[in-house]
Amino acid sequence: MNKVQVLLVDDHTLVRAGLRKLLESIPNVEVVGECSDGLELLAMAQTQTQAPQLVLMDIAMPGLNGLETTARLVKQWPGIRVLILSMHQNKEYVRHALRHGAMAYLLKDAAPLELELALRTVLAGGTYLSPAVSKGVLSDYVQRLRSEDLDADALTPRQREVLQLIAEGSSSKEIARRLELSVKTVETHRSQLMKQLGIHEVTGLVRYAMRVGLVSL
Amino acid sequence: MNKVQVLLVDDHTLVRAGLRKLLESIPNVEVVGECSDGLELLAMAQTQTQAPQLVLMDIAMPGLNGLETTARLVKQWPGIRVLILSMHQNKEYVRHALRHGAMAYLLKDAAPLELELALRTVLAGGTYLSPAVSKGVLSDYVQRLRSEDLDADALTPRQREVLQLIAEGSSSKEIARRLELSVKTVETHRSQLMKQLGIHEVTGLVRYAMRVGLVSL
DNA sequence: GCTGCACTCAGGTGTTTCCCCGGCTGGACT
DNA sequence: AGTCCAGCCGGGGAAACACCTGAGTGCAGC
Repeated sequence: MNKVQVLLVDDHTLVRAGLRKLLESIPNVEVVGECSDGLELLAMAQTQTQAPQLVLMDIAMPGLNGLETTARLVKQWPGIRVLILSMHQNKEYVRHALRHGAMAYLLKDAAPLELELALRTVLAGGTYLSPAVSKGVLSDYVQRLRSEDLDADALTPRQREVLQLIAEGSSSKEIARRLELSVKTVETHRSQLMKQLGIHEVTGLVRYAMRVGLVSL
Repeated sequence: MNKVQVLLVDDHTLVRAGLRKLLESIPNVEVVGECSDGLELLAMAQTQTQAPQLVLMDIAMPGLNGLETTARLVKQWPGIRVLILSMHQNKEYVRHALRHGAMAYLLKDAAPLELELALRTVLAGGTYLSPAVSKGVLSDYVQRLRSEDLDADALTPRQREVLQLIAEGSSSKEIARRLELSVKTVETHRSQLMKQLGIHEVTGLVRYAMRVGLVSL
């Protein structure tokens, strides 16, 4: 029965010690090493032959922070799972972490049981976000949907139709062909849209169309 | 002690009856009426003087479906909370429901306890999504973040810089001024970007920039 | 019947993109 | 020393766009 090998990265010795205790209290988990910052971890990664399955990493660290470290680490050890530990619910942090290959984002004030849950989820190939974090993501999503058609129905059906095609990348000529209209008509709608919305570049139209949900990423 | 007044909208009599039983088993909840479709509900809304606090509404209904009904209902009774009941996890449905003013989206195969939880959440002013649904939303979000910078770092720093300004709505001339470059240089970067990314309209560039997180909504 | 509005179309003008061609630098890697 | 590539700049031309004025249709509401 193989234990899960975990590496601990945090700049505070006491915190590391505490986390180690916590991890070791979970069955089938073995802490195989500790690092006090990102550079130390990367240096170790170069010499070490066998990678741990999982790295538990703090974000705030002197030298190389947890996010950058994660990005570099997953390039060296592609199979590795990184679990980010952070004090902040800051969405930007979460984004960066996920984009750079982290599989979990855990808040430091999470319940101890959450650590085990996150660990198991990640090992099973999943992604874990602390409830407070995912709640933020969700409410963001919901909120954006809500703020939408307040102004979205300021547009006429035809305008929405044209706007959508514009945002999807069609030229006026193409739109005219698809809607069986004169190019001039399409241009009129275009101008009308810009005037009404107070937006004077196509790019702005695209962003607007996305906000109101006319087109998706 | 006032009870929470709930209105039930579903086209299947038996389902309505079942839901009524379920709701009535929750303390402080009172079912004050039933409708078998959206039109009936809206008609009732016109005559009725006092609105219930909460409407539990099926999506699939003959005549006017639950989503359309919700949209119209919240216009008539602005303060009302609508809890959508649906068989589908379809993201589009969820979007529509939320955008049209629903405060909860509950799957029909949810646990009975979830109904009560959703109800309380909504009454407290919150939004409730069935776990399966919110999980979908979340994984979508995460997935999108992940797919990002795989190709995002295919661009040079200068290209990212120019792309960002383009996506934010600047013309080549403006970009040239802000980066202290010749207009021609900016145009070169522009073309280069389009060629490399295989995107041939500004709108596509904007969407791309959003996907990779260069600009936000 | 009149008004308002969405929708349609046109002519014209100046600006901006898009795409082709070319050349020149400096740093990095081999 | 040679090569690659990011970055810089220019000319020129076809297409698309932005902004303007003006105008005709049809439908809904007062």
